[in-house]
Amino acid sequence: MNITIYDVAREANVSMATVSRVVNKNSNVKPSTRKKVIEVIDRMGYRPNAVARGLASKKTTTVGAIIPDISSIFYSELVRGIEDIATMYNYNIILTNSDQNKDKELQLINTMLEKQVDGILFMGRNITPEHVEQFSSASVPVVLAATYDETNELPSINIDYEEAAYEATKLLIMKGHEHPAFICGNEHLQSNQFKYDGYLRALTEAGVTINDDFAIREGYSYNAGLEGIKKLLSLPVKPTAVFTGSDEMGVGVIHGAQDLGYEVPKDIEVFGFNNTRMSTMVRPTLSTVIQPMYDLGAVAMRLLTKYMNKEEVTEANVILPHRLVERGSTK
Amino acid sequence: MNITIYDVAREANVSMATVSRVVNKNSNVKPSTRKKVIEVIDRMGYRPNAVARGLASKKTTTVGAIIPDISSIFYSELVRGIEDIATMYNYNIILTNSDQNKDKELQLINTMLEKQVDGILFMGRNITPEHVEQFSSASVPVVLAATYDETNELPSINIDYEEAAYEATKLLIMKGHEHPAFICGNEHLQSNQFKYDGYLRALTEAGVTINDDFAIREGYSYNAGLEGIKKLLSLPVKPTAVFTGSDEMGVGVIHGAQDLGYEVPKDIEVFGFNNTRMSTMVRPTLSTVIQPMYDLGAVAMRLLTKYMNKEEVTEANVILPHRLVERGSTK
DNA sequence: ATGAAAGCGCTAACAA
DNA sequence: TTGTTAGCGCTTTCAT
Repeated sequence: MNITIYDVAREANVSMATVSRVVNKNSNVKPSTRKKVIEVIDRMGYRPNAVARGLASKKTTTVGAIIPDISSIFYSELVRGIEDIATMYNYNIILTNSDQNKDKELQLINTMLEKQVDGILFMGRNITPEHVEQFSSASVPVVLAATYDETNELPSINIDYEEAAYEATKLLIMKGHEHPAFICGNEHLQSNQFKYDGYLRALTEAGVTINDDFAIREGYSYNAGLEGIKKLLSLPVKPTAVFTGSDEMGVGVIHGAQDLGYEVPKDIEVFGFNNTRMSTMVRPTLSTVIQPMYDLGAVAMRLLTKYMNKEEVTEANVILPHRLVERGSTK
Repeated sequence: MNITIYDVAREANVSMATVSRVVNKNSNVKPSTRKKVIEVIDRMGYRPNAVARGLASKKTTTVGAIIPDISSIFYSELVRGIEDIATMYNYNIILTNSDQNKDKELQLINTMLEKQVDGILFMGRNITPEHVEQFSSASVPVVLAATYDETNELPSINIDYEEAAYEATKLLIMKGHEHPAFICGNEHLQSNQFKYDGYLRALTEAGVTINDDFAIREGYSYNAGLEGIKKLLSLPVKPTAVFTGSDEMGVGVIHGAQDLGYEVPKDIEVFGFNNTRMSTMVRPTLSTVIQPMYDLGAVAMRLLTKYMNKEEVTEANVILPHRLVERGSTK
């Protein structure tokens, strides 16, 4: 049997209420009794039972994080941001992978709620009314990170993907490429759609006639980049620059082009997205859009603490800044 | 106020014990009452409170995972293995980062225990008697993954690092390199020490006189590889092959050599470790030791479930197989 | 400053 | 098959 608060109380000749007070650093305890109680706690090796505490106080100091896939370089960095801030505010994280599966997401939200988390951090492809309904079946605060909310009802942290893609494409155009190509996942992920929108806006603004063959909208991995560029370079009219939706695809494009005997950036310039560590671990190094992944997580967690403490929140939908870095894959 | 088991019982005209039975799929319930109760549960949207359940049953169906750093490609893959098996057995994971800091590790174990986890998965540099003491201050099972236990008391999942390093080095020697070089983190991480031991064994077995300049034993990142190879190639006698302790360092070595005008594998052959996704995302692709990261996590979690269910365990210290893959960075 | 006592929502004997 | 009841270990009024 474990030591309980009751054992400590008996041993210290005080009531359990007093022990509870010293454990919770309540100031209404005479210094001498506090000292005595602490001494007994240390001696007996008393460890408060957080479950009992949670039941009595209705606070568990744990928050649920639902993410698509922790093994992705993007989300693991983001989760690190979440974790660090959570630790800072004394929360623990229950982490679950959804694989972007809606049913799984809905079910995970339910599990989190059963476990009485104090708040939920959600990352996924996009929020539907069903998600919102599931969230509101309990009254815990929810914050979205890097996730699009078509219902526009939930607090969120994002960057402006459309604008970032616009800027990257425009940069390529200004470097003299009349019609950069585009390789990115499809519109099922809202951020991909935003990227495509930004890409199109830059093209349109430059008065270019859109060539649909130049937009490859499927896949998301290194291989998608590898194959995408091969497809593009087998076209009768070949692109001279490619903007990709992720660094991984960007690296794939660089290698795919090199495998075909092209030189980067001489024959073809490449621009990535995210600024993952990988972007500097390739030759030439990859120019890319800096997306502050760690900060996305950290700010989301910070925002969640505000809601959990019922602090006032001035801005519920935060857009974090992005910026472009030019490296070896562009001239 | 939330719906409780009591509300459901009243509404369904049964006792809370009966509701508890249907929720827990106890078979001692007449089908008709079961049906009635389920109907009420659905109608009222009853959601069992896992915290109360945990207090009463002394089981939380959550396990704690302590890892060095979730943003590392190695651990995030491993955690994915843990997560998948945990989900399969209906457990949730509380994830925390220790940054290999011993005090933090000890404190995290304590937090996990306070939260009454049913088991702990620990990953770290190495286990000391203090760790063991902290673990045994409660009676929850612990399993180590990819972690060395000098006390040799805890169940663990590992691969044979010494043997793997031996094989990789030997392969390089057999390819005609008299004295391959070695770049790897230092002995503070036990697996690094094992790698070094294996490297030395292959060298010794081949009757080579050890050249200490050829073993760089610091750092762990891409940059360490980059700088390590530059140092090696500035030596009066230069190595013609390098074995590194991680793929990231291996890729760094490839790029560092290329930056200096050397060709891989013509002038210098490179062998990595881990078989992370990165090893195929470089030109030439990296030959490496396949370490089954996902499996390390999955098997560790599976083993933990056995301990938690008090099933019999035949082998508490599991060594998973490794193997070498040759790719473009070796001839 | 301290204590008594009533829950928190559930499980698990034990009875019936 | 079902119900009664006593906790699980703690927080939190309310008294004192």
